[in-house]
Amino acid sequence: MATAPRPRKRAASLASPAHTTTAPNGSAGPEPLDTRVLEGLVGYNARRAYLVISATFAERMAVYGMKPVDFSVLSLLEHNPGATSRQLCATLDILPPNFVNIVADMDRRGLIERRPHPHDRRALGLHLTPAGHQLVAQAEEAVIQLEQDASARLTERERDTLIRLLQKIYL
Amino acid sequence: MATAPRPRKRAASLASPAHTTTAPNGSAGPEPLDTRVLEGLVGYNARRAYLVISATFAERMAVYGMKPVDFSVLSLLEHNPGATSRQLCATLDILPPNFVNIVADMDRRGLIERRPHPHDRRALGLHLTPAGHQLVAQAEEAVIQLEQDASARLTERERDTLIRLLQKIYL
DNA sequence: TATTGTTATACTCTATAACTATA
DNA sequence: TATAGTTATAGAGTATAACAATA
Repeated sequence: MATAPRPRKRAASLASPAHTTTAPNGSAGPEPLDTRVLEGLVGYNARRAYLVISATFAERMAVYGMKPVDFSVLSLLEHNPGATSRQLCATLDILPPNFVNIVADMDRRGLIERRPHPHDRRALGLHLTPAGHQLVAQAEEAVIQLEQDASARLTERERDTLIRLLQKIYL
Repeated sequence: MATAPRPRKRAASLASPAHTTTAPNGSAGPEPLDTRVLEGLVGYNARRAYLVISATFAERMAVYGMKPVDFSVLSLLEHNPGATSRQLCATLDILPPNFVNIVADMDRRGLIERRPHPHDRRALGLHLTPAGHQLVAQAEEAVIQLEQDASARLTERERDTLIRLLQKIYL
Protein backbone atom coordinates (compact mmCIF):
# COMPACT_ATOMS: atom_id res chain seq x y z
CA MET A 1 0.00 0.00 0.00
CA ALA A 2 2.97 2.27 0.55
CA THR A 3 4.88 1.02 -2.47
CA ALA A 4 6.22 3.52 -4.94
CA PRO A 5 3.60 4.48 -7.53
CA ARG A 6 4.32 3.80 -11.15
CA PRO A 7 6.04 6.53 -13.12
CA ARG A 8 3.55 9.08 -14.31
CA LYS A 9 3.91 10.19 -17.83
CA ARG A 10 1.78 12.69 -19.64
CA ALA A 11 2.36 15.44 -17.11
CA ALA A 12 1.93 18.45 -19.37
CA SER A 13 -0.09 17.56 -22.45
CA LEU A 14 -2.27 20.61 -22.08
CA ALA A 15 -3.66 22.43 -25.01
CA SER A 16 -2.54 25.93 -25.79
CA PRO A 17 -4.68 29.00 -25.18
CA ALA A 18 -7.14 31.03 -27.08
CA HIS A 19 -6.60 31.17 -30.79
CA THR A 20 -9.19 29.08 -32.55
CA THR A 21 -8.87 30.04 -36.16
CA THR A 22 -5.16 30.72 -36.45
CA ALA A 23 -3.44 27.65 -35.02
CA PRO A 24 0.16 27.45 -36.21
CA ASN A 25 0.64 24.11 -34.41
CA GLY A 26 4.39 24.35 -34.51
CA SER A 27 5.04 21.29 -32.33
CA ALA A 28 4.02 17.66 -32.62
CA GLY A 29 0.62 16.24 -31.75
CA PRO A 30 -2.84 16.85 -33.13
CA GLU A 31 -4.58 20.19 -33.61
CA PRO A 32 -5.16 21.79 -30.20
CA LEU A 33 -8.71 22.55 -29.14
CA ASP A 34 -10.32 25.76 -27.93
CA THR A 35 -10.37 25.34 -24.14
CA ARG A 36 -11.42 28.85 -23.16
CA VAL A 37 -14.63 27.82 -21.39
CA LEU A 38 -12.91 25.23 -19.20
CA GLU A 39 -10.02 27.56 -18.46
CA GLY A 40 -12.48 30.06 -17.04
CA LEU A 41 -13.55 27.62 -14.31
CA VAL A 42 -11.96 27.52 -10.86
CA GLY A 43 -12.66 23.80 -10.49
CA TYR A 44 -10.96 22.88 -13.75
CA ASN A 45 -7.88 24.98 -13.02
CA ALA A 46 -7.60 23.79 -9.42
CA ARG A 47 -7.65 20.20 -10.60
CA ARG A 48 -5.09 20.77 -13.36
CA ALA A 49 -2.76 22.54 -10.95
CA TYR A 50 -3.13 19.79 -8.36
CA LEU A 51 -2.42 17.07 -10.92
CA VAL A 52 0.84 18.72 -11.98
CA ILE A 53 2.01 19.06 -8.38
CA SER A 54 0.81 15.54 -7.65
CA ALA A 55 2.89 14.16 -10.55
CA THR A 56 6.00 15.93 -9.27
CA PHE A 57 5.25 14.65 -5.78
CA ALA A 58 5.04 11.07 -7.06
CA GLU A 59 8.37 11.40 -8.86
CA ARG A 60 10.33 12.94 -6.03
CA MET A 61 8.76 11.30 -2.98
CA ALA A 62 8.89 7.73 -4.29
CA VAL A 63 12.33 7.36 -2.71
CA TYR A 64 10.66 7.86 0.67
CA GLY A 65 7.89 5.37 -0.21
CA MET A 66 5.44 8.17 0.40
CA LYS A 67 2.26 9.18 -1.37
CA PRO A 68 0.55 12.51 -0.64
CA VAL A 69 -1.76 10.97 1.95
CA ASP A 70 1.19 9.33 3.71
CA PHE A 71 3.01 12.61 3.92
CA SER A 72 -0.08 14.33 5.28
CA VAL A 73 -0.53 11.72 7.99
CA LEU A 74 3.12 11.63 9.06
CA SER A 75 3.44 15.41 9.03
CA LEU A 76 0.27 15.74 11.11
CA LEU A 77 1.64 13.20 13.60
CA GLU A 78 4.90 15.13 13.83
CA HIS A 79 3.00 18.21 14.94
CA ASN A 80 0.16 16.38 16.72
CA PRO A 81 1.72 13.46 18.60
CA GLY A 82 -0.79 10.97 19.94
CA ALA A 83 -3.52 11.89 17.47
CA THR A 84 -6.09 9.15 16.86
CA SER A 85 -7.20 7.62 13.59
CA ARG A 86 -10.54 9.30 14.11
CA GLN A 87 -8.88 12.74 14.31
CA LEU A 88 -6.69 12.14 11.28
CA CYS A 89 -9.63 10.86 9.24
CA ALA A 90 -11.68 13.93 10.13
CA THR A 91 -8.83 16.30 9.33
CA LEU A 92 -7.92 14.74 5.99
CA ASP A 93 -11.44 13.71 4.96
CA ILE A 94 -10.57 10.03 4.77
CA LEU A 95 -13.14 7.36 5.56
CA PRO A 96 -12.06 5.16 8.50
CA PRO A 97 -12.15 1.88 6.55
CA ASN A 98 -9.74 3.36 4.01
CA PHE A 99 -7.42 4.53 6.75
CA VAL A 100 -6.82 1.15 8.33
CA ASN A 101 -4.29 -0.04 5.75
CA ILE A 102 -2.51 3.29 5.68
CA VAL A 103 -1.82 3.09 9.40
CA ALA A 104 -1.07 -0.65 9.29
CA ASP A 105 1.56 -0.13 6.57
CA MET A 106 3.24 2.65 8.52
CA ASP A 107 3.27 0.42 11.56
CA ARG A 108 4.82 -2.43 9.56
CA ARG A 109 7.47 -0.03 8.26
CA GLY A 110 8.32 0.97 11.79
CA LEU A 111 7.41 4.61 11.25
CA ILE A 112 4.64 4.85 13.85
CA GLU A 113 3.50 3.14 17.03
CA ARG A 114 -0.04 2.58 18.27
CA ARG A 115 -0.25 3.18 22.00
CA PRO A 116 -3.27 2.88 24.28
CA HIS A 117 -5.14 6.14 24.57
CA PRO A 118 -4.87 7.62 28.10
CA HIS A 119 -8.57 8.51 28.46
CA ASP A 120 -10.40 6.22 26.00
CA ARG A 121 -9.72 2.51 25.83
CA ARG A 122 -11.43 2.25 22.44
CA ALA A 123 -8.93 4.55 20.80
CA LEU A 124 -5.25 4.25 19.97
CA GLY A 125 -2.88 7.21 20.07
CA LEU A 126 -0.53 7.28 17.09
CA HIS A 127 3.08 8.30 17.67
CA LEU A 128 6.06 8.60 15.35
CA THR A 129 9.01 6.32 16.08
CA PRO A 130 12.56 7.74 15.91
CA ALA A 131 12.73 6.38 12.34
CA GLY A 132 9.42 8.10 11.65
CA HIS A 133 10.66 11.42 13.00
CA GLN A 134 13.77 11.15 10.84
CA LEU A 135 11.79 10.32 7.69
CA VAL A 136 9.33 13.17 8.26
CA ALA A 137 12.16 15.65 8.64
CA GLN A 138 13.60 14.63 5.28
CA ALA A 139 10.18 14.47 3.65
CA GLU A 140 9.09 17.91 4.83
CA GLU A 141 12.29 19.36 3.45
CA ALA A 142 11.73 17.62 0.10
CA VAL A 143 8.12 18.78 -0.08
CA ILE A 144 9.05 22.37 0.66
CA GLN A 145 11.60 22.24 -2.16
CA LEU A 146 9.06 20.55 -4.42
CA GLU A 147 6.54 23.29 -3.70
CA GLN A 148 9.06 26.00 -4.41
CA ASP A 149 9.86 24.44 -7.77
CA ALA A 150 6.18 23.91 -8.62
CA SER A 151 5.44 27.57 -7.92
CA ALA A 152 8.69 28.87 -9.42
CA ARG A 153 6.74 31.11 -11.81
CA LEU A 154 5.00 32.82 -8.90
CA THR A 155 6.49 35.45 -6.64
CA GLU A 156 6.49 34.78 -2.93
CA ARG A 157 3.60 37.20 -2.60
CA GLU A 158 1.65 35.56 -5.43
CA ARG A 159 2.11 32.15 -3.81
CA ASP A 160 0.71 33.44 -0.52
CA THR A 161 -2.19 35.02 -2.40
CA LEU A 162 -2.90 31.77 -4.25
CA ILE A 163 -3.05 29.80 -1.00
CA ARG A 164 -5.22 32.44 0.65
CA LEU A 165 -7.70 32.46 -2.22
CA LEU A 166 -7.86 28.66 -2.38
CA GLN A 167 -8.68 28.61 1.33
CA LYS A 168 -11.50 31.07 0.71
CA ILE A 169 -12.99 28.38 -1.52
CA TYR A 170 -12.84 25.47 0.90
CA LEU A 171 -12.57 26.82 4.43
CA MET B 1 -20.84 4.76 -16.83
CA ALA B 2 -22.81 7.98 -17.10
CA THR B 3 -25.11 7.13 -14.24
CA ALA B 4 -25.61 9.64 -11.48
CA PRO B 5 -22.88 9.35 -8.84
CA ARG B 6 -23.84 8.45 -5.32
CA PRO B 7 -24.59 11.28 -2.94
CA ARG B 8 -21.39 12.65 -1.52
CA LYS B 9 -21.40 13.36 2.12
CA ARG B 10 -18.57 14.73 4.21
CA ALA B 11 -18.14 17.85 2.14
CA ALA B 12 -16.72 20.18 4.77
CA SER B 13 -15.26 18.25 7.68
CA LEU B 14 -12.14 20.37 7.66
CA ALA B 15 -10.28 21.22 10.78
CA SER B 16 -10.11 24.77 11.99
CA PRO B 17 -7.04 26.98 11.66
CA ALA B 18 -4.03 27.76 13.68
CA HIS B 19 -4.58 27.76 17.39
CA THR B 20 -2.91 24.75 18.89
CA THR B 21 -2.94 25.36 22.58
CA THR B 22 -6.23 27.17 23.03
CA ALA B 23 -8.85 25.05 21.31
CA PRO B 24 -12.34 25.94 22.52
CA ASN B 25 -13.84 23.17 20.34
CA GLY B 26 -17.29 24.65 20.57
CA SER B 27 -18.88 22.29 18.05
CA ALA B 28 -19.16 18.52 17.89
CA GLY B 29 -16.43 16.15 16.80
CA PRO B 30 -13.01 15.34 18.20
CA GLU B 31 -10.22 17.75 19.05
CA PRO B 32 -9.02 19.45 15.87
CA LEU B 33 -5.39 19.03 14.83
CA ASP B 34 -2.73 21.57 14.01
CA THR B 35 -2.75 21.65 10.19
CA ARG B 36 -0.50 24.66 9.65
CA VAL B 37 2.19 22.80 7.70
CA LEU B 38 -0.28 21.28 5.24
CA GLU B 39 -2.15 24.56 4.86
CA GLY B 40 1.08 26.18 3.72
CA LEU B 41 1.27 23.90 0.68
CA VAL B 42 -0.16 24.82 -2.71
CA GLY B 43 -0.81 21.16 -3.59
CA TYR B 44 -2.80 20.50 -0.42
CA ASN B 45 -4.92 23.62 -0.81
CA ALA B 46 -5.53 23.08 -4.53
CA ARG B 47 -6.78 19.58 -3.82
CA ARG B 48 -9.04 20.65 -0.97
CA ALA B 49 -10.54 23.43 -3.06
CA TYR B 50 -11.10 21.09 -5.99
CA LEU B 51 -12.77 18.48 -3.78
CA VAL B 52 -15.26 21.03 -2.44
CA ILE B 53 -16.15 22.23 -5.93
CA SER B 54 -16.28 18.63 -7.13
CA ALA B 55 -18.76 17.72 -4.39
CA THR B 56 -21.02 20.62 -5.34
CA PHE B 57 -20.68 19.62 -8.98
CA ALA B 58 -21.78 16.06 -8.18
CA GLU B 59 -24.82 17.30 -6.28
CA ARG B 60 -26.05 19.79 -8.83
CA MET B 61 -25.10 18.09 -12.10
CA ALA B 62 -26.51 14.67 -11.25
CA VAL B 63 -29.81 15.75 -12.77
CA TYR B 64 -28.02 16.07 -16.10
CA GLY B 65 -26.32 12.67 -15.63
CA MET B 66 -23.04 14.48 -15.94
CA LYS B 67 -19.74 14.06 -14.14
CA PRO B 68 -16.95 16.64 -14.48
CA VAL B 69 -15.28 14.74 -17.30
CA ASP B 70 -18.57 14.47 -19.18
CA PHE B 71 -19.10 18.20 -18.92
CA SER B 72 -15.57 18.87 -20.12
CA VAL B 73 -16.02 16.64 -23.17
CA LEU B 74 -19.44 17.98 -24.14
CA SER B 75 -18.39 21.60 -23.63
CA LEU B 76 -15.27 21.05 -25.72
CA LEU B 77 -17.39 19.50 -28.47
CA GLU B 78 -19.75 22.46 -28.36
CA HIS B 79 -16.86 24.78 -29.14
CA ASN B 80 -14.81 22.31 -31.22
CA PRO B 81 -17.27 20.40 -33.40
CA GLY B 82 -15.78 17.39 -35.12
CA ALA B 83 -12.95 16.96 -32.62
CA THR B 84 -11.55 13.44 -32.41
CA SER B 85 -11.13 11.21 -29.39
CA ARG B 86 -7.38 11.67 -29.77
CA GLN B 87 -7.72 15.45 -29.51
CA LEU B 88 -10.04 15.27 -26.52
CA CYS B 89 -7.79 12.79 -24.73
CA ALA B 90 -4.76 15.01 -25.28
CA THR B 91 -6.61 18.12 -24.12
CA LEU B 92 -8.10 16.57 -20.97
CA ASP B 93 -5.18 14.24 -20.17
CA ILE B 94 -7.31 11.12 -20.43
CA LEU B 95 -5.85 7.83 -21.63
CA PRO B 96 -7.58 6.57 -24.79
CA PRO B 97 -8.71 3.24 -23.27
CA ASN B 98 -10.48 5.13 -20.51
CA PHE B 99 -12.17 7.40 -23.01
CA VAL B 100 -13.90 4.67 -25.00
CA ASN B 101 -16.73 4.14 -22.53
CA ILE B 102 -17.21 7.85 -21.99
CA VAL B 103 -17.85 8.38 -25.68
CA ALA B 104 -19.87 5.17 -26.03
CA ASP B 105 -22.20 6.22 -23.22
CA MET B 106 -22.75 9.65 -24.74
CA ASP B 107 -23.50 7.98 -28.05
CA ARG B 108 -26.00 5.62 -26.38
CA ARG B 109 -27.65 8.61 -24.72
CA GLY B 110 -28.01 10.29 -28.09
CA LEU B 111 -25.88 13.29 -27.09
CA ILE B 112 -23.17 12.86 -29.72
CA GLU B 113 -22.63 11.28 -33.10
CA ARG B 114 -19.50 9.66 -34.48
CA ARG B 115 -19.00 10.61 -38.12
CA PRO B 116 -16.23 9.55 -40.49
CA HIS B 117 -13.32 11.94 -40.43
CA PRO B 118 -12.98 13.85 -43.73
CA HIS B 119 -9.21 13.41 -44.09
CA ASP B 120 -8.38 10.32 -41.99
CA ARG B 121 -10.33 7.09 -42.26
CA ARG B 122 -8.88 5.83 -38.98
CA ALA B 123 -10.42 8.66 -37.00
CA LEU B 124 -13.98 9.57 -36.10
CA GLY B 125 -15.16 13.16 -35.76
CA LEU B 126 -17.40 13.69 -32.74
CA HIS B 127 -20.40 15.99 -33.10
CA LEU B 128 -23.13 17.04 -30.67
CA THR B 129 -26.66 16.06 -31.61
CA PRO B 130 -29.48 18.60 -31.17
CA ALA B 131 -30.21 16.94 -27.82
CA GLY B 132 -26.51 17.27 -26.99
CA HIS B 133 -26.48 20.96 -27.87
CA GLN B 134 -29.52 21.53 -25.69
CA LEU B 135 -28.03 19.66 -22.73
CA VAL B 136 -24.71 21.49 -22.99
CA ALA B 137 -26.48 24.85 -22.97
CA GLN B 138 -28.26 23.97 -19.73
CA ALA B 139 -25.15 22.40 -18.22
CA GLU B 140 -22.89 25.36 -18.98
CA GLU B 141 -25.40 27.66 -17.35
CA ALA B 142 -25.57 25.42 -14.27
CA VAL B 143 -21.77 25.18 -14.04
CA ILE B 144 -21.37 28.93 -14.28
CA GLN B 145 -23.85 29.35 -11.44
CA LEU B 146 -22.12 26.58 -9.48
CA GLU B 147 -18.78 28.34 -9.91
CA GLN B 148 -20.19 31.64 -8.80
CA ASP B 149 -21.57 30.04 -5.64
CA ALA B 150 -18.33 28.15 -4.96
CA SER B 151 -16.34 31.37 -5.21
CA ALA B 152 -18.94 33.53 -3.48
CA ARG B 153 -16.39 34.62 -0.87
CA LEU B 154 -14.09 35.97 -3.58
CA THR B 155 -14.52 39.22 -5.43
CA GLU B 156 -14.65 39.08 -9.22
CA ARG B 157 -11.10 40.34 -9.30
CA GLU B 158 -9.92 37.77 -6.75
CA ARG B 159 -11.50 34.97 -8.78
CA ASP B 160 -9.66 36.10 -11.90
CA THR B 161 -6.45 36.30 -9.92
CA LEU B 162 -6.97 32.81 -8.51
CA ILE B 163 -7.44 31.34 -11.99
CA ARG B 164 -4.45 33.24 -13.35
CA LEU B 165 -2.18 32.01 -10.54
CA LEU B 166 -3.39 28.41 -10.89
CA GLN B 167 -2.55 28.56 -14.59
CA LYS B 168 0.95 29.76 -13.73
CA ILE B 169 1.34 26.44 -11.89
CA TYR B 170 0.22 24.12 -14.65
CA LEU B 171 0.55 25.91 -17.99
C1' DT C 1 -27.43 4.51 22.35
C1' DA C 2 -23.16 6.35 20.26
C1' DT C 3 -18.29 5.99 18.99
C1' DT C 4 -13.49 3.74 17.68
C1' DG C 5 -11.45 0.74 15.04
C1' DT C 6 -12.05 -2.93 11.93
C1' DT C 7 -13.44 -6.47 8.03
C1' DA C 8 -15.51 -7.35 3.83
C1' DT C 9 -16.88 -5.65 -0.31
C1' DA C 10 -18.17 -2.94 -4.38
C1' DC C 11 -17.72 0.74 -7.46
C1' DT C 12 -14.94 4.24 -9.76
C1' DC C 13 -10.64 5.98 -11.53
C1' DT C 14 -6.31 5.30 -13.67
C1' DA C 15 -2.83 2.65 -16.02
C1' DT C 16 -0.54 -0.89 -19.29
C1' DA C 17 -0.38 -4.38 -22.98
C1' DA C 18 -1.93 -5.79 -27.17
C1' DC C 19 -4.94 -5.90 -31.08
C1' DT C 20 -7.24 -3.81 -35.92
C1' DA C 21 -7.45 -0.82 -39.39
C1' DT C 22 -5.43 2.88 -41.62
C1' DA C 23 -1.61 6.49 -42.54
C1' DT D 1 6.83 2.23 -38.96
C1' DA D 2 3.49 5.13 -36.64
C1' DT D 3 -1.20 6.49 -35.29
C1' DA D 4 -6.62 6.19 -34.01
C1' DG D 5 -9.60 3.55 -31.83
C1' DT D 6 -10.52 -0.45 -29.20
C1' DT D 7 -10.45 -4.67 -25.82
C1' DA D 8 -9.07 -6.81 -21.72
C1' DT D 9 -7.29 -6.30 -17.40
C1' DA D 10 -4.91 -4.81 -13.24
C1' DG D 11 -4.18 -1.57 -9.58
C1' DA D 12 -5.38 2.51 -6.80
C1' DG D 13 -8.93 5.40 -4.81
C1' DT D 14 -13.38 5.88 -2.62
C1' DA D 15 -17.75 4.33 -0.84
C1' DT D 16 -21.26 1.50 2.23
C1' DA D 17 -22.77 -2.13 5.55
C1' DA D 18 -21.89 -4.47 9.56
C1' DC D 19 -19.32 -6.11 13.51
C1' DA D 20 -16.73 -6.11 18.47
C1' DA D 21 -15.13 -3.42 22.21
C1' DT D 22 -15.82 0.50 24.81
C1' DA D 23 -18.01 5.09 26.11
